Amino acid sequence: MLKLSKLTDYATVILSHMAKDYLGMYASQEVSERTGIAQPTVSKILKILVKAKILTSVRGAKGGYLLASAPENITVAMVINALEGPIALTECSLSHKNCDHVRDCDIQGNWGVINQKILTMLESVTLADMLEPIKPANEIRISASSFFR
Amino acid sequence: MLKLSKLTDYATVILSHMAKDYLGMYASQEVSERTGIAQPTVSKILKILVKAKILTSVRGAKGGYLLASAPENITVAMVINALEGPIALTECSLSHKNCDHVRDCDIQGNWGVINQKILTMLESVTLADMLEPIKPANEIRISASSFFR
DNA sequence: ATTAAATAGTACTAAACTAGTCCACAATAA
DNA sequence: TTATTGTGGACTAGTTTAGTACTATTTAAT
Repeated sequence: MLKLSKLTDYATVILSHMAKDYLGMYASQEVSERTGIAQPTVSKILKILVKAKILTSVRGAKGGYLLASAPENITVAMVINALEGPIALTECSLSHKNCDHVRDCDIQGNWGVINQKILTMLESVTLADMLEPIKPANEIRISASSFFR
Repeated sequence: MLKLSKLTDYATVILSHMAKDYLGMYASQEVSERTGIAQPTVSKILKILVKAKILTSVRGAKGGYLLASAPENITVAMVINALEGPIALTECSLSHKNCDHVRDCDIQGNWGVINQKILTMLESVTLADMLEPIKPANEIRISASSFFR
């Protein structure tokens, strides 16, 4: 299905909530209430985002989380990378070492090219972009995608 | 990790093998030997590809599998779709119905746009492209991807 | 100092998914 | 008729994911 994990999906929801007032501080409790995502899950995601330096945290009472940089500087690729690790469609895109048993594989390089294109695309979309209402033109292109039922 | 399943990876290896002589017929046994992928696994993948109309099959002795169309007309998107189902990064890209518990989700539409871009890209790469040696220019761009360690 | 509020880190469980295998059945060439 | 090859479905072991729980640490407020 080539899909993102639920946690990554949640992370973008959480971050776009926080990006609305990106200088403000948010407690995990509040984020949970505002997004409808269970508190322990929100907490887990926030911790991961701190470790990835996408958020910074303040401990103690009145503590919370805030964006480590402006929404324009946080890319979708960064978020995916934080929650799922490196973006690599195939093992080969990451390292060319482990192809023991597949003998006539002429195609790893090309997977690498495809992978790189996706990466570039995901790096070009920022949190700020995610907040903007979608363009009508794009909306039309979406519904035109009938190939994948 | 945003990765394809192993089976999808195998499928592209198998198909690119078959694409070298795309009018020829290939028994699963032979494909297994030539690719180094275990026979039952090859067999499973070939069956799936037939169901997706990417291959056609001939039963009985001297039977086998052949490409249902020229390598130029078989896209990477078709192969992924066959093995993993619809390409949809988030649930929302597929259907906007199930977002019950996430209240302030302003971003599904934008996921749809991203998804569509990836889809368009994957639809533009054919089996024929996968067989061609990669361009040196692309090779350089791959190794330049240091962001995702 | 004490308490309450908040994050940090880690471990755990249940459910879902994936890879891989196997077997009984159907079709066809020789 | 027999050997060869695909068809369809079921099954298992292993891995991954989502979600939860618990303890420790930090800090503001009193």
